[in-house]
Amino acid sequence: MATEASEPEPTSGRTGGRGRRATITDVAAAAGASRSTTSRALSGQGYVSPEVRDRVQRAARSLGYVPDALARGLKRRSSTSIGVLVSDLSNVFYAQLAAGASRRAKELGFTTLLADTQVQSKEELAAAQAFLELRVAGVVVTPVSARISGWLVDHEIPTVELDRSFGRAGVDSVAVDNFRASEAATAHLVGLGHRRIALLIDETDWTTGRRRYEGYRSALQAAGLKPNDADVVASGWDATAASEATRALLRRRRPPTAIFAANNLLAEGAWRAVHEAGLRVPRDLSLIGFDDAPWMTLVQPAVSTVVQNAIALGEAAVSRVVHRIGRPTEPRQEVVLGAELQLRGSTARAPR
Amino acid sequence: MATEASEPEPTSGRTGGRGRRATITDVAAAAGASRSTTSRALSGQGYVSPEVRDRVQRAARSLGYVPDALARGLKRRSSTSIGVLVSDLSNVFYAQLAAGASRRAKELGFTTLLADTQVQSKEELAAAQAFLELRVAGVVVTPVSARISGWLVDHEIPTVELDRSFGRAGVDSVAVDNFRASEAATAHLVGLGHRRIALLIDETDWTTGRRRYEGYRSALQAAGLKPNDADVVASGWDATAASEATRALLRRRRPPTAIFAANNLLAEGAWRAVHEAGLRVPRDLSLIGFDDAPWMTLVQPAVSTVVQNAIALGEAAVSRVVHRIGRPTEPRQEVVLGAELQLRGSTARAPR
DNA sequence: CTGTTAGCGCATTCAC
DNA sequence: GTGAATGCGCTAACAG
Repeated sequence: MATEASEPEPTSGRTGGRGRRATITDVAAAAGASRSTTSRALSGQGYVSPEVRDRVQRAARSLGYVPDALARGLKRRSSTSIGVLVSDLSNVFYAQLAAGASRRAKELGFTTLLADTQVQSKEELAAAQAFLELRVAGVVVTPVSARISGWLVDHEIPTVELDRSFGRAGVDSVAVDNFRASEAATAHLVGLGHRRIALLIDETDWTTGRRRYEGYRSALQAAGLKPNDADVVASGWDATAASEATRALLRRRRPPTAIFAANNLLAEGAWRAVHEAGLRVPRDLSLIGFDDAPWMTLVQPAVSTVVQNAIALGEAAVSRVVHRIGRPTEPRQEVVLGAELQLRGSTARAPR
Repeated sequence: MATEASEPEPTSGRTGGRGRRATITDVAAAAGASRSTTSRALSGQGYVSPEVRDRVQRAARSLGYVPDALARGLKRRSSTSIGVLVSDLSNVFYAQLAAGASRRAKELGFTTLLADTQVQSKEELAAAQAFLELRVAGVVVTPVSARISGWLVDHEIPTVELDRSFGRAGVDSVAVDNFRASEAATAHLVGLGHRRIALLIDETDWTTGRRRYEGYRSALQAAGLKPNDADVVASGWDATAASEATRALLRRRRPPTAIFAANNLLAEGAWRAVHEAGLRVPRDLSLIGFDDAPWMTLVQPAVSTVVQNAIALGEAAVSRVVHRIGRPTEPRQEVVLGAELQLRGSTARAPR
């Protein structure tokens, strides 16, 4: 009975005798101390003699005591969990964001609540509400609705927008410089002599999509070319739709000589369509993507793309939101990470 | 003042006046009702007159009241969140599991707590502990340590093992039939005349890895071939290591004519090495994988593989754990989903 | 149908 | 150094 296991012994129904979990009161009784002393001994906050501390800890261990974070949070009026709202876990990019966020949260001593909003603003709001009810310490969100972050901030939840940013006051953001990255990708194509460059993009109205669109236009204009909106196809976050759009592009009388697919799913769709059409990349058509994904270096030729470090983005967002906690009035801060144009084999000089 | 906004008004410091959030007491006061009546009106549990209900709801809305799930859980001694522990969110397969789990949890009215254990048993235990402290209603885990599920069950947390199963009493499991799937993949290769078939696998000692290994052996034996453990390479969950292992395989005096890579990362590593070596698939070498991933249908030829529906697996796991809640004594149940051998172009008759 | 009372598990004054 | 008392926000008896 004197031995100390390194974990709560699992054998008997010790966790409170069928159904009831051990509470701090049980521990106190077992250790022959008061609840408050026990609390101090366990949390390390406040004075307690070494012997008592020892007795208490042993008792806790042998009872399989696990503190109740809900009760603690209720009492302390503080929380140690962070809500992370991502658009689509099935997409590598978002999965990596979540992985980075989760990792950093753990490093900082927080637990991650994750929700996949399936790119639906309704789901997004529902998840945010659930987080708020759970009294998370902060939220990281890749917003699909413009209103979500404001809603959170109005409820005094420290919030950071990740990947997309609607720029509301009080809401920090973490993203790459989409304008410049997009501009660089387009400029690369222009430099290779391409004149008809199609842009495949999810949408062109808000934040990230908007900036990539503007970067594209800027690069064209800088080269004295006239941007033509007929070359811009907004096909959402869907590889299948992107394939369809690409096929339509290729059927044109004067098809583009290069395609810039502004996210990984669109690049995937474009790649499939281009191959089905029997075109050779980059001889017949140049392709450049956005985001990195395993397949981009597995196919032949490898796909040139704008690489953003999704893990680092997720980490930065959590760091930022944790920094924000308790500093509600600090001015909005935009964290901009680098994105790198990674040239591989899928771009070449324009034909003819 | 009579209008009802469809959301809590964001404009003023209504959420409790700088710092203090509105509580049910505030709502009660504003509505001129008692706390219990207010509680009933808000939760829909118990009797309350329509007019009072209305008044309360209006008051709640205008105060931006959001119930505190922690306090409610404390009182009700129940929780509405589910913990999901996955090995590696960066891996499509696990990301899909998480996506499916998250989706189903939401459908069933639960919030998902997600943790990425980074395939480390230490992280896994820490995350499980955090979940327990948060008093989750149940846990879904892709266990890396054999002890984790037992630990959870000993703490009376309904638990289901996903993808891997250590088969402990009281722990349900959800997975595909790895033995049969692996056997089928290997048999396919054997049927094509291959005699030297290498198995690239994470490990061969436990559960999933073990069964895939056994399925492989079984198929060889059924064909009268003698399994040779020199053809079995355990290289963990790491594409780079798999590449290295594949290179070593190919350098042999009598290299294999086919490789069965028993998970998506290993298949990726093998593919890279095979291509670097200048080999043509499937003419020089047949390759078959496990798990599906976007790249497998993007490369040329597409990679034949055992497809498991990861989303469905995640969904099933959550359904199962929810079913378990409140039924601690029900016998252990194994849920086995189908896995399908998807033949694409990466396998062909053995050379010579 | 509504209000009063009590207590979930914990941390924190404040005496002793 | 330790313990008794109090209350976080909420819901569930139980009376009225």
